[in-house]
Amino acid sequence: MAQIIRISESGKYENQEVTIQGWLYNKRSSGKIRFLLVRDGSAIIQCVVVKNEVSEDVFERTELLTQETSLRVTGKLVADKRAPIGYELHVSDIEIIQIAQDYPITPKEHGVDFLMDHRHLWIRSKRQHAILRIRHEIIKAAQDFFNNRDFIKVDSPIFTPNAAEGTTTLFKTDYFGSPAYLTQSGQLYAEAACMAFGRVYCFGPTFRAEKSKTRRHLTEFWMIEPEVAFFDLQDDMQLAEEFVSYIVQTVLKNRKQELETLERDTTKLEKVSPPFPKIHYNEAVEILKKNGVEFTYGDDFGGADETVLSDQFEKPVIVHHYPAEVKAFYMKRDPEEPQFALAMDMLAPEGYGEIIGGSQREDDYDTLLQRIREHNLSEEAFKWYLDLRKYGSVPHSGFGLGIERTVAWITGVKHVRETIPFPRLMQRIYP
RNA sequence: UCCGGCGUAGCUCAAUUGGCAGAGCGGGUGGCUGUUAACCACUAGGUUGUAGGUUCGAGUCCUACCGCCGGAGCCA
Repeated sequence: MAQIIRISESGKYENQEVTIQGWLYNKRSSGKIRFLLVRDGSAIIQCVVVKNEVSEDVFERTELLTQETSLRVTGKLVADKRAPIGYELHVSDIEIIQIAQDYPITPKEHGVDFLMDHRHLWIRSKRQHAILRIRHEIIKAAQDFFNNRDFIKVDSPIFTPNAAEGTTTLFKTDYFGSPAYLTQSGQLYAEAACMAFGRVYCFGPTFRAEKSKTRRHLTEFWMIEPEVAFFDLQDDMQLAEEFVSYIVQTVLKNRKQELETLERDTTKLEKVSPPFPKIHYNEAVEILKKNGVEFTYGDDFGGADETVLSDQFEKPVIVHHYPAEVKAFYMKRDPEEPQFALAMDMLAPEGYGEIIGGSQREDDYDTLLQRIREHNLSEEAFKWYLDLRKYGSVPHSGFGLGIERTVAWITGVKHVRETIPFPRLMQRIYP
C-alpha cells in the first residue's frame, strides 16, 4: 500500500502512487473503462480503472462496488483538466472494506420527509456536506472573533432550576425528583461571568418548546452570546456589526468552493461590512406604513414585517429602542424616553429574519427588583441575579446570535433544518 | 391550535369523465475504452396511508383517523 492521503491534498502528490480511503459516491462504466467517484470526507475524486492496466481480479472487483461501499483505492495521481478538483487517480489496486447494500439515497431527487428520516446518511451528500462545512467555518470565525479580542469563554448551564419567563416555552425535565428546565439562553449566567472577567461569551444549545412550524424555527438551536462590562447599547450594536461582518467575510474567503456548490449568489454578502443601517423602532414603523403594512404601533414585528424591513437594505439592519413592554424584564430602559428599552435586533437580509437580539441590561438593583415583581417572577429564583446589581454593578450589554439562522442566511438555504447536523423540530426527534 | 396542500413500486412522480396501475431512478442480467445524476437493451418489483361508505365498478367520490409539507398563531 502506498502513502495514505486525504483527497483534498491531492495537489501535493501529483504523479505519485497514493492510497485513498473512503466511500464510493457514484460509479460509471463504459465497458473496459470504469469511473469510480470516491469521497473521503475531504473531497470527491474520480478514480479511473482501465481493464488492461489492472489485474483481471481488480477489474472484476469494480463490479461489486455499490454506492457507499467503503474501500481503499491505490493508484497514481495525475492532473486532468476534465476533473472538477483538477486531479484523477489512475487505479492500480482496490481493497473493499465493506459492501453497502441498497443505500437509500440514490443520485436523484428525494422528498423532504424521506431525507429527514435518513438525515444520518443525508449528511454524506454534497450539498449537506457544503452546508455543514460552512456551519463549521461560521462557528470557528465567531469564536476566533471573540478570542482575538480578549474575551473569555464561560459556558452557561443547560439545566436551569427555574422558569425565567413562564413555563410554556420551556422543556421540563425531572431532576432527581425536582423540576428542572432546559435553558432558553445562557445570558443571565453570562452576565455573572461578565462581572468576573469583563468580557465573556458563551456558546451552546438552547431549547424552546414553542409549537412553531416555520422555516426559521428549531426546538433546539445554538447560540453564541457575548456580554461586556462597561458597554452601552451603542457599543453593543457596534460589536454586533463588526462581529457579523467578520463572520461573513471569513466564510467568503475560506469557503468559496462550498458557496459555489450551493450556488449562492455572493454579491450581497460581499457588501456586508460596518457600519450597518441602524433605525429606531419609530423609523421602522414608518417604513412599514410607507410600504402599506397594517401594523399596530407598540407591537413587536412579525416575520412578514421583518422581511419588509430587511428588504429596504442591502446589509443586515439593526432596529433599536423597542417598546419596553414587548421586551424582556432585564432590559434597561432609555432614561430619556422610558417607554423604550435599550434593546436591539439585527435582521438578516433576504428574509432570513432576526439573527441577533441584544440589549443593555438593567444595572440598578431597585429597578430590576421592581421589574421582576411586575413580571410576576420569583424573587427567590433571581436572588443570585440581583446580587450582580448589589456587588459592584456596572453598565453592561450583550447579545445572542442564532447560529442556524446565520448559516441559513450565509448559505442561502431556505430552511434551518438543513443548517444543523441533526435538527430537532416540533414534529421530529428522529434520527 | 387554526387555514391550505399532499399520501400510488425502495425513491421521485404519472394514471383523461369513476372503467386493464405506469414511467424514470435505484436493484438484477447483458453491451459499450473518457463517463460527468453517463448511455443502450432486457428484467424483477404494488394490501394505491388506515378504517368505513357510495357504486355494476374507486388510486380517483364521501366520512373519520394517521402521517407529512407550507403558512399563521406562538416565539429575550
